[in-house]
Amino acid sequence: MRWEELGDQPCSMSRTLAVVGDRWTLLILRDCFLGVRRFDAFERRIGLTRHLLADRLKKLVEHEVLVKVPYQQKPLREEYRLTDKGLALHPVILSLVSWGDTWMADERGAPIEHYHKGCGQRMKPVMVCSECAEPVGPRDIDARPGSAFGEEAEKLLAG
Amino acid sequence: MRWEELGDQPCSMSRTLAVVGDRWTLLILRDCFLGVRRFDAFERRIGLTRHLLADRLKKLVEHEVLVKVPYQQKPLREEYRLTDKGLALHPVILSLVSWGDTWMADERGAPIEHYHKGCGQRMKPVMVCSECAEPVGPRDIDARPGSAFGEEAEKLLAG
DNA sequence: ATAGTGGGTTTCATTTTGGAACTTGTCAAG
DNA sequence: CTTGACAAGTTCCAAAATGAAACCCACTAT
Repeated sequence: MRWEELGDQPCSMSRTLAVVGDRWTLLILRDCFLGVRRFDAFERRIGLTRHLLADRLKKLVEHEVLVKVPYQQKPLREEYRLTDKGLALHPVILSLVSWGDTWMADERGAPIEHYHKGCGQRMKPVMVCSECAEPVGPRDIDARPGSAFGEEAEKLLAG
Repeated sequence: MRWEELGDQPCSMSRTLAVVGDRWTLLILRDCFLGVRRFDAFERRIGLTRHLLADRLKKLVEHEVLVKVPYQQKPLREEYRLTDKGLALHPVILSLVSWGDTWMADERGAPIEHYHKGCGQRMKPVMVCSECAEPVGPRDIDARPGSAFGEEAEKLLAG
């Protein structure tokens, strides 16, 4: 299967990965959430080639995860900002960072510490159920094919 | 920057992506959480080449995200199972799927619906603060360099 | 004896990346 | 008025990763 075909799969994960399933794309998004907005800032911070950076930013704009907003005329300069669709990726970034903090840290601990502005404490993100607010683990979820997907989705669940 | 250098960065996100930041790897993990364990099952379901599947599984085993467990002798056959480190990736998978459900669905809605076994209701995962249990959004978090990282991490936060 | 299954490895053409230099429009300094 | 710098790319080419298909090995079932 090729990269472009991924987005056509009847699977939300494949469709998401068709947009952000790339190491550079996710690093770009991490920086977006830290407030980075300009081409050369991404380049310096992430250390990827201009070539790929231009390509990834273009794709993110096409998928409406980022928007280009002019910040000066003469010469025209534009910066990249997260859209609502992009902001909604926050849990993805947070869960990736959190896993790294726990499982990939060296003896010095986490490189960056996260404090919750609401309560002021150092926090870790926790996944809970939208309905009952209890934490959800791998065994707590029952996955069923969506009603509008017949055998197409059954296949996705058949081991 | 090359793929292997990613894991040496003083950033939890980079380190996580060095392990799972690959479209195939994440699709393999999605299937692991759905109970898939065997080489040929991954191959059929995901549609990637045996070549890459073997490579990605090997890397996941090296990083202790999966373990090989024999399920028969004569001839020896082994299956791949999530370790605790692997199970801890559940929030990552869940948040990717959830984003796809919301932002990449077609007119038929989500391909797979998730029900919380605890309360029986159809649910979405929500990220909350481990300390005060309030939902956390992009603006609710204050990122500070870890105490053991001096200027190395300051750089990561400087726009 | 032949075919099938599970879990790979090898080979080779095609794509994708990485690295570095080049472009365009504009300002500011000498 | 020439030179340099900055921001945001684009172009070119060699090196690395990927995709497709064939091959291999140890068994089992027909």
